[in-house]
Amino acid sequence: MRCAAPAPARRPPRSGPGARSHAPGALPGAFRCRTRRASRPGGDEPMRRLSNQLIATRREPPADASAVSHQLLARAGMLQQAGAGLFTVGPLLLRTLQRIEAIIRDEHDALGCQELRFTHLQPREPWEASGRWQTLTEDDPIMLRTRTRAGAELGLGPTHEEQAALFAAEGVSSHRQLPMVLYQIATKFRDEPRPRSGLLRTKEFTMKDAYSYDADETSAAATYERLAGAYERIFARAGLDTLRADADVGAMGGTMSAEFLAPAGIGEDFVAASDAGSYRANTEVARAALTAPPAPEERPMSVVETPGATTMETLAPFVPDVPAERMVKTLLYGVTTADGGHEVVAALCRGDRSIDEDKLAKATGATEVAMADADLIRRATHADPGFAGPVGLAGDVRVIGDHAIADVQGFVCGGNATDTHRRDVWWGRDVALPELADLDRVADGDPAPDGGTLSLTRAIEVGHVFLLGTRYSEALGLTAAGPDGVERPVWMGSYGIGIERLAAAIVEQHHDDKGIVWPTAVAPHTAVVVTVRAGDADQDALAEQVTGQLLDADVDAVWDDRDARPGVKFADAELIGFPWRITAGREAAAGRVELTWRATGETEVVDAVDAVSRVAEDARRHRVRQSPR
RNA sequence: CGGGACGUGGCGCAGCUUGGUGAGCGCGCCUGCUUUGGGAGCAGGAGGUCGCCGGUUCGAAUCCGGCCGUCCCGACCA
Repeated sequence: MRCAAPAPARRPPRSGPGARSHAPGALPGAFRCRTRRASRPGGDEPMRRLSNQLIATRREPPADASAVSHQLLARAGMLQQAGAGLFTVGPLLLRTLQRIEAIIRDEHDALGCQELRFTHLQPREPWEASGRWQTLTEDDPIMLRTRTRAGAELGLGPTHEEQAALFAAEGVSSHRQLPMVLYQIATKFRDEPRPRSGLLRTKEFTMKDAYSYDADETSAAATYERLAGAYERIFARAGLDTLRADADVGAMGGTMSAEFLAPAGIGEDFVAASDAGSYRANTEVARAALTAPPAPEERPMSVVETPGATTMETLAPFVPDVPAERMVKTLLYGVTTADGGHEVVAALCRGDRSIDEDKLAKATGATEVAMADADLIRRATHADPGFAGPVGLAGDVRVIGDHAIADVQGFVCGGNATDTHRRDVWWGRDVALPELADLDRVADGDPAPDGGTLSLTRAIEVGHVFLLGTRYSEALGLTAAGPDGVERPVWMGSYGIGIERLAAAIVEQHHDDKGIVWPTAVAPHTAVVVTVRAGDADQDALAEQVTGQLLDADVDAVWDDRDARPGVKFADAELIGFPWRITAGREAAAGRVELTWRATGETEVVDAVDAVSRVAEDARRHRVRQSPR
């Protein structure tokens, strides 16, 4: 059966930023015509109707969805779990991902970056050359592997620095070809030990990864900044609130790194941000600005009897003239090193501070740190727990202190004998200043380096930029001749954005008790036109007209012509989160519709033409080249 | 990988402690009639190897063992 359709009229060719590159493939008539269908008035495309689409909303989320974003996306039918950390992206969610990708392309292309595509399957050899095969397959086996029938080993790309260096090595020979940025938007595979929170942490995900190439460090730093600037614009355009923060360079190796963190209750990271505005860092690397306590008059070191004083609070009365800033805490840890060995580490910090175990692990090169148990403490300190100090520790204990302890003199510390402490201890005079590192755990209210006060916020990492230096270019032979004719390794940078995670973060930030509230720029459709009562001639005619006008105005609109009760259609529209709802109801015969803004629920009754122009104006502000339509 | 929990029609759950009585409830789905501005009502109907394998038993969704899968909390990342 074929549906009656007006004779196709030629649409004028389109041009400009919103141009459509092709008409969507039409489905076989029998399928498409499941319900009534009309072609676009004056157009040659089938009208987009929800009655022709799979809308699989449900009241309840699947039992194993705990993250709000996972629950809502699943309830909206935009998502289906295929396995642990594996998700099928439904048609509506795919549109959102494509919009995000369009914004990313737009910002990258504006900087002159070039898009390309690396292979997913990568031979072992380049990974060997960069020294990462062992790291990524054994130490932290995040790379999935396979073998060809001939026996060649392949890794399923978790990232592409090696390939990026190799690709450029073939074409780049002179500094005159630089700076240059290549990027791709493609699937990454990571054998995550523990997928989590729906789309926030998966084994397979889409990533935009970019690689920058510069002749020297100065130029590389400038490129890095330009990309970081693009990242801020990308997230802002996508409607996501993010903070740029100093970050850990981590396993990637490099010299500078920043993360883009989207504040959200479910985030796995904490940003320490200063209220003075110029300092922001992931707590993994954040530093509080600690002022050195004034040194007291120099006196010889002495022992104080401190029965039962195993905590700062109980110790204070025994040394009433010494503030906590002038004490040195000694905490003992059992540490497992990368090679599988074990050592005992004494971590020192100021009495008023505490140790960040992540920082300690990093500083000691440990894969695991655990507070020492009582037996271990007795062996290391010859005392009961609570009386450890740097003076007279067992010889096999590695001592490492936070930077701040170097500024403390004439301090109080544990006596390494039960019920005793030492006071008036001076570095250099009574005990050698140990190895120093950043071990300090920052907390809400700490003084910030820029003079403000730090506060901690939970956040989702949606982007990460690294200035890599020459590690990969040296390993893989990527060099460029300088103006002096001498070949030098190219400076590289690496820049990633997790696409699905970004979408999930947007949902985490933009939802209410009814469902998702997509920002216009990334909504699967900008507007839904709802007929209150399918089959009502006035409503159908008006809805069809309005939908057509919206499409003609380059607004991504869809008509909910399903023969369902209005409550169902309203609830679905709110759950899926279309920014605008245009309702053709009681006043349809008079050419008036209700215009509802999803974010606030605000509704006005307006003439249909006014509704169209209002929505078109919002769409125009958020339009991106190459957006899906 | 350590710790905790779960697996019963498409989805959410009860039943299991104390083995046996027609495997049940809500949502969804199908048919018919009525209804039509906030997830309709009535009537009828379809749909389940109770994750898998093995054991105990006259008899197992239920007890025991193993395996698989999934989620949550901890060590990692976009």
